[in-house]
Amino acid sequence: MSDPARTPATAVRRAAGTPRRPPVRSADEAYQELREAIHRGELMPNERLIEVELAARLQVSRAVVRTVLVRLVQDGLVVSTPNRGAHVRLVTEEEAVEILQARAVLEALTARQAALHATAREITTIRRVLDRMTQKLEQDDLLGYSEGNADLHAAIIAAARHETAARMIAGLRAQLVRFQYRTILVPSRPAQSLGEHTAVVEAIANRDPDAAEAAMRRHLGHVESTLANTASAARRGAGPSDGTRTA
Amino acid sequence: MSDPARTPATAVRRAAGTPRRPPVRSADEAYQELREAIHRGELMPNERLIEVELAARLQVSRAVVRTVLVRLVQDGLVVSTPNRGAHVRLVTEEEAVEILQARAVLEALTARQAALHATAREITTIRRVLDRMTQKLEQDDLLGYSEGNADLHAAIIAAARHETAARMIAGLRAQLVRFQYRTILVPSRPAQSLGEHTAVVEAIANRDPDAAEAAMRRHLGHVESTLANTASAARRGAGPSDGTRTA
DNA sequence: GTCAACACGATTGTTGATAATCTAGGAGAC
DNA sequence: GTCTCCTAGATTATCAACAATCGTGTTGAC
Repeated sequence: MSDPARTPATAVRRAAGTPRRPPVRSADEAYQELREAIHRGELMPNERLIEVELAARLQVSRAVVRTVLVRLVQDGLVVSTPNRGAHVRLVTEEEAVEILQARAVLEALTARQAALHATAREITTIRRVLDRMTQKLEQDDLLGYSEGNADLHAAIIAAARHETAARMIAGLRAQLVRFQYRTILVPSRPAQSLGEHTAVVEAIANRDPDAAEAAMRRHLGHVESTLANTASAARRGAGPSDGTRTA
Repeated sequence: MSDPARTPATAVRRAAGTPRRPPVRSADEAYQELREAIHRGELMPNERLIEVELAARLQVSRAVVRTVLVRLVQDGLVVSTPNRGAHVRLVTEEEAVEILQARAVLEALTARQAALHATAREITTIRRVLDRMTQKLEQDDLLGYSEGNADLHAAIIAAARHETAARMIAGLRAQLVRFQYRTILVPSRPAQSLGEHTAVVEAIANRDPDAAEAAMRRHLGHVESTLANTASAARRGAGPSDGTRTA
């Protein structure tokens, strides 16, 4: 049944405990990898995704690439036309606004649920994250502030215990990573943003779901209008701004 | 490679514009078919989905089945554990409530957008659907009322011109078809429902986005509490109610 | 009698090859 | 010179076979 002295590919079997990079990538790893490659901008929008190239790049079979592409299509990061292959989806500014609007109502829902269901421990965590954001802002550490921003939203979502909303928000965020660093660069934004976040946290701590929801919607509504402004400004000015990466 | 004498490839003539249906089932058709099979309840929750069986049933290859399953997993209708296969996802009552909550805020967003962007023609259409629902209710035609209900929500979503929200709502609705006919069976529900719908339509016609959003949230909030009540009641009473199909 | 190790059957994951389809480039007619 | 038809290359979609993995039933020891 088994001829062990064949197929040199099997020589690189599982190295279970060793933390070295895996010689052959799994399907799920390939998915993560390609997803992050799109986020990093290594694959430009409207660029064709040729299956054999991706297979060589990710060191997996073409069937795996195909599976990964299906998942990315369902995520909205890739579009696929029959018999003509897949390409990276270009998220227009109008679409970014739509995504942000959808995110706003869903995150407002999580803020409401957090106000209803958060434990005392979770509220403490949320407060701590907010304090850290305040410090970062006083130090003019915009990058640190941005990270704290993401942490705060994540902490609120965790406290909400709303799997459905959490999953959808994650999917939406994945679609507009390219835009997420624009708003923070607007000079007056961070200070305003901190006030909005503080209102959300206070409402959650006070167990006031209506106020928490309203505060979160106000916050993301401001992000939306800021994005719309910078987008229309960027349209008049220079081209696409890929230089606003995080590192 | 090819013999230049006579190539049967010339028999292939392009039928560019004609949308002919292929005699063998394509991947996309198989996806639709399996999806509807789950909705019809032919595949029970927690039932294992064995690839070869599905391949035989849908008359496609196993590779196609695999692609279809990936899409269904991403849709949230199927869960897949590595090396252990896929099975139909069981949507618990708590999850149904979550889904309805998410749908509520998203549909409220579409109601708001519809109030902002709907054309006069679209408002006329929406009004007509509402009138038809009123008639159906006077005739005690609950099934017709339910269909009108779906039509009304669809018309509002179309008028909103919000692709992102529309896509997400469609995904959410697909996950709880099994629950959607429960609420209409509660005696006092339809009359109350009609009033809620009327409020939504009036707000849209009046170009009042805040009122439209609030009315839609009120409506779906009531659906949610009704569902929660019938769910807890059903838990005490009989088992799962699959007999409430649309026929 | 109970528990653990083992082997078998069933099912999934992967690979390579084959057929169907689309895009691009060139030959020929007008 | 330009347009149309056709051929060739490239790419996707599908299929059938192979390898790896998991669950289950059985055997054996204590």
